[in-house]
Formats: sequence, C-alpha cells, structure tokens
Amino acid sequence: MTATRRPTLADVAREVGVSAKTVSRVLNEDGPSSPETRRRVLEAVAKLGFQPNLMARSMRVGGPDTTVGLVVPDLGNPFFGAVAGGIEDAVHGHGLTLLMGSSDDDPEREHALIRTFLARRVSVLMVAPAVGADHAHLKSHRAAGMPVVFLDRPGNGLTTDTVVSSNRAGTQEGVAHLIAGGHRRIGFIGDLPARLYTRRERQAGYRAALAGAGLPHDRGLVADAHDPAGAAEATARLLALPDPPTALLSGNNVMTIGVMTELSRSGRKDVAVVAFDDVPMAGILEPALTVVAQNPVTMGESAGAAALERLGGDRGRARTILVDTRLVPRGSGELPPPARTR
Amino acid sequence: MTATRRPTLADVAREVGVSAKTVSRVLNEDGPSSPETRRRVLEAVAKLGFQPNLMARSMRVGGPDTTVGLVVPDLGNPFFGAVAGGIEDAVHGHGLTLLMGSSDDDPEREHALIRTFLARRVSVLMVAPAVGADHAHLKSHRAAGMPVVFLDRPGNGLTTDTVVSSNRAGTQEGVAHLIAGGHRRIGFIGDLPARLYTRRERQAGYRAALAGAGLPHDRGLVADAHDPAGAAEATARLLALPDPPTALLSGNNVMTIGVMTELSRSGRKDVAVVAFDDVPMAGILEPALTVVAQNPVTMGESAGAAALERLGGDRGRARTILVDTRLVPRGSGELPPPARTR
DNA sequence: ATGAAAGCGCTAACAA
DNA sequence: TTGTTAGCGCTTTCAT
Repeated sequence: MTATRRPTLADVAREVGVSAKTVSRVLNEDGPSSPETRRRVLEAVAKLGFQPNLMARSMRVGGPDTTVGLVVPDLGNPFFGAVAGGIEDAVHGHGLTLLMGSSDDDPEREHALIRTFLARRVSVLMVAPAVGADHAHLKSHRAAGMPVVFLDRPGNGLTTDTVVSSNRAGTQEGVAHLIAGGHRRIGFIGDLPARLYTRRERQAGYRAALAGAGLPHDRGLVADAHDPAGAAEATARLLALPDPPTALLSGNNVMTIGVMTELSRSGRKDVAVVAFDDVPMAGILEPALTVVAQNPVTMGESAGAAALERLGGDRGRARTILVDTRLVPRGSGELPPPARTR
Repeated sequence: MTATRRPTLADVAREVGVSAKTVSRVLNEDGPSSPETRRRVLEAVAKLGFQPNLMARSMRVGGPDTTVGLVVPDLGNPFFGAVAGGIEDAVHGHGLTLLMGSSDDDPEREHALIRTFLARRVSVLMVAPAVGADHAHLKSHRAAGMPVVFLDRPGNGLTTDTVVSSNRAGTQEGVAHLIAGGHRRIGFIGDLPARLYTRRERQAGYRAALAGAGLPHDRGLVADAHDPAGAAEATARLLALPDPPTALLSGNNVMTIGVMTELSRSGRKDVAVVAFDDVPMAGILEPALTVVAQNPVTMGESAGAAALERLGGDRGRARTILVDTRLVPRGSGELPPPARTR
C-alpha cells in the first residue's frame, strides 16, 4: 500500500523553471505557449511521471457533479443490471453518468456506500434498500435538493420518490391464473428473509388470490429459501406432502431456477408453475414457463425520469411509482390439476 | 439541472456563529467540544443539509482513495455482474469499495467514465474495454502507481495486467467435442462486431478444432448477430442451407438465447449445440445444454488479487492471467449427427 | 474549548 | 507569452 508522493504541478514548474500556471496552460492547452516552453514542460512531465490531480482541478473549477449513484443489493442479479440499464437510458442524454455499487444486502455496507457517494458529491442518489437499512440520515440531503429515489423496495425513515413493481397485484394475478385453471392447492416458494418487502408483497398477493377464490390458506404450502438449491429442496418438500400442491408460484427469478431444476430432476411435468419475474429462455423450457414479468428497464427509466424532474426543480411531494407487471402465459401455468376423486 | 450551491463548512460555521474548525472538530470527533456547541453544530448541519466535500478533505489529508473503479460494456449482461461480484469478494476485505459504470461498448463513453473515475482518484482502475477504445492515456497513471487491470478483453496501447478466459482453447475443446461425436459440418454463431477480441479468439478456436480434425473450414457456416433475435435468424439461415450443419457452436450467452429459441421454435431437437459461457437453467432444457463454462467470479477474483498485489508494491512486469474454461457435457453436445449416405 | 492562519494542488482573473 | 494573486473546502499547526 506504499505510494511515493506524486509529483505536483509545482514540481514540474520547478524542474522546468517556469511558473505553475505555465505548466497548467501547456497541459490544458489553455492560453498560448511557446513551442520551446511546451517541449520542456512535456519533457519534465514525462520525466517526473507527473499526473494531474483531477480532484484539485475539479475542486477549483467547481460546477455540479454529474454522477448518479446507485446502490443495489446484488450486482450478480440480472434484474438490477436491467434496472441500471434503464436508469442509464434515462439520464445519459442529460449528461449524467451512472455509478453503481453493491451493498450485498447488508445495511452497513449500504450505508458505507451511500457515504462514499455523498462524499463524492453525486447529484442523485438511488437505492434499492438492503433489508433492515435505515435512511433517515438522508433527509437533510434530500431537503438540500439532492434527489433520492428508492428502487424495487421502499426505504425506511425517509419519504421520497419510490419506484416499485406491482408485486402484490401481479402475484395475485398469477395465482388467480392458476386457480382459474382448476388448481386448489397452490404452493408458494418465497425468498428469505421473509420480511423482505418484495417477498411480503408477493406473498400478500398470493393470499389475496386464495381469499378471493374462497380457498383456504394452508401455511404448510408456503416455503422459504435463499438460493436455488434451497428452492429446489423446498419444492421437493412441498411435493412430498401427503396432500401436495398441484401448482407452484415461484417468488422471484433466483427461486425459479431452483424450482424448475427440481421439477426437471424429478420429471414432474404435471406441476403447474407461475414464476414472478421473467427469466431468459423461459419460453423454451418444456413446458414453457408462464411468468409474471416485471419491467426492470421501465423501472430504471421511471427512476431516472423522476430524478431529472427533481433536478429540474420539482419540489412536489414524494411519489410512489408502481410499474406494472404482466402475466405472460406460456404453458406451465395452464397445466390442469390432475383429475381427482372427490 | 439547476443545483443550489451546496453548503460548506463555512456556511455551517456562520450559521452557528463559530469557526470552521470547530465544526470540523465536531464532525470528525477530533478535539474536544462542549455539548452545547456540538448540539448546535449538528442542528445546523441537519438544517442546511451540509455534506462534507470529501474531495477537499482528501486533498488536504492526502492519501489514496479506497475505491476500485470498474468499467464494463454492459450492465445488463450477467457475465459482468458475476465478474464484479468476484472483484468485490477479493477487495472488500481490504477496505476497498467497488464502483461500476457502463461504457455501453462505446469508446467515448468508456473514456468519459475513466475520466470520472480518475477524477475521483480511484486507487485501482479495471476496464473491460469497449471495441476500438485506446488506453495509451493510462500509461502515466499506471506509471504513477495506480494499478490498471483489463478484464475479459485486452486493452489497446497499454501493457498491464489482463484477465481473460481461455476463449480459444475452450472453444476448440467445445468444437472438438462435437467432432468427436461424429459431426463434420459445424456452424459458428458469433457476436458482432466481428473484430471483438472474444469473438475473434473463439472463432480462432473453432477453426483450430476443424483444422485439427482435418475438416474444411466452410465460411458459409459462420454467421453473425448482435442480439438474440439476430442469432435466431442466423440459426435458421444456417439450418436452411443445402448442406446444413448438424451441430452449432454458440459464441456467447446472448447468442445462445437466440440459437436455442430458434431450435425450439422449429422443433429441431436433432441439432447438436455447444454454447460458450454457461447460462442459468441450461441443465433443464431438453436436451440439456452442453456448454463451455466460463468462470466469471474467478476472473473477478483474479483481477482483484492482481490489483492488491500491485497496490502492495509489486512492480513486476504485466501479467496475463488466463482463466480456464470448462466443458460441461449435458446432452445437447452429445447428439450424434443423423446417419447419412456417403 | 475554540480560533486564526497556512496550505493541500490546481486554475480563474488579472496583470506584466 | 508568461507570472502573480487569490481561493475552491477542508484540515493541520499553533495560539488563545
């Protein structure tokens, strides 16, 4: 971690025997400079390995930063990649650059990352909150004019623009789809921790659909996991029940991998499935996977648009933007329950 | 884009009626301060939404920043998400934070992003170069001690640590696998632009495998695309040839989606496929998809480790780290070619 | 417990 | 064509 002191403008100037400003001029092609001076300056720059300190520069020049800081729980989840893409689409034309970091769903890391962004004077802060994180400390920043937008999940302790999927209604629609197909026992495979906003909302949608159809809510049909392997186990467990579900609702894209892997492994093509959040190649599984598709790019674009309006001076009250999900029937959700004696 | 000037230490000091240093002391818990002063300062900080300017701070304090800047061509591609995850794993324990931005595979945006990172004095710069980008301008930074690492693709005009997959050998192995299965006409679906490093390397591996088996290289069996839809079209085109391929090598994860979608759509379960780069749920397609798996997490970890060594003072010559790929036979690559009269 | 002055590295503004 | 002064926002050093 050792670092020899980096040479400064003044060092170069001394080496050449000119003033710092002259060196600055040569380097930035600012005012005029004699070819001779220019040559000697460049020579000294190379010799000393001088490297301008952009921080000092931008401190002097001032001007607002042009960065949007985005904190996500997981860089590896394509959902957040897509959201980030949407944000970029929205803000890039306005001269803003998106910088993204991961909290790993850890409140402390999220806080550290936010501090990093704030200290670097991002002009917008976007956060997909980690479970259990608190955001009251952002109040003053927001009050001072820095747009703060929550994505995918609401924040805690701060009222500000928030962009979320229609988790509850979407899941409800997916489960209703299964019920309409004749299913009466429908399993729910959710992610952990169970208090995660999206998990809660989706499970609420699941219950609402059951209630809407007058079906009982059997807690034994609700299973948890935090990775594909766990989801696979949970799936196997539900299907091994004495009175097993004939259909499953997979709570997110990660769970879906495990659910589908287990169904494939056990050769159970008779179990109907609806998955929340679309996945690549869902259409070519056999049967093709019916999903409640989210629209992550639109979510990012909405967040970007909201931030731009705030930057434009809009001080109206915080909005919650609900981005619609869409039921995409492809086959797995249309499997009828096996005939059974009543 | 209006932004009210952000309050400074001096603003807070004025508000409270103390000196800037006192505010600084309270905020940094430096010297002592009376409870009363402390309270009033914090109040003013909250009221004004003061946010310390870390740029100014670190300018005064000196010392390198604790950020790793990563530039990738596409935030939406899970491959880069996984690489980023690997980098984080490697550097987080050393107090470094990863910040990531997208160049959208545009050299100008890449350059702008790099400048953004440099201006923030990142302590490490990692780049998955955009096609056509030049990196000679980073020479002085590297010389000044800032580690620069290229990922997935080599840079141009700068010799530095580089982490890439064994694209050529991996593809060669994949194609050899098909040849060993009896295939003689093997199509290659590559991404665009064709001069992209990974594309060139993989195609070279394809040719090497053909040459190694004494098979002719029929340029008519090589097709290009830049998205799944294009890959689907390319697949259909190849299969409609008078003397069509009996097997396909898909050049990357994005192409694979299109290739598999087209095979599914046309019901062609008789075409053998090997895909470069693993994809989620490859194992549950029918037939299951044989892949040449990359190891993006390891790539990220290697890059992180290399950077840490450089930060530790290693000034040895630039290394190129080749991360092995692995052939994962799952079924689609083991389909025999249809019997044919000779 | 608090403040004043100097300075981190750079560049605008104004000389010369 | 080049130099001088001042100051960006903060922290260090030394007073008070």
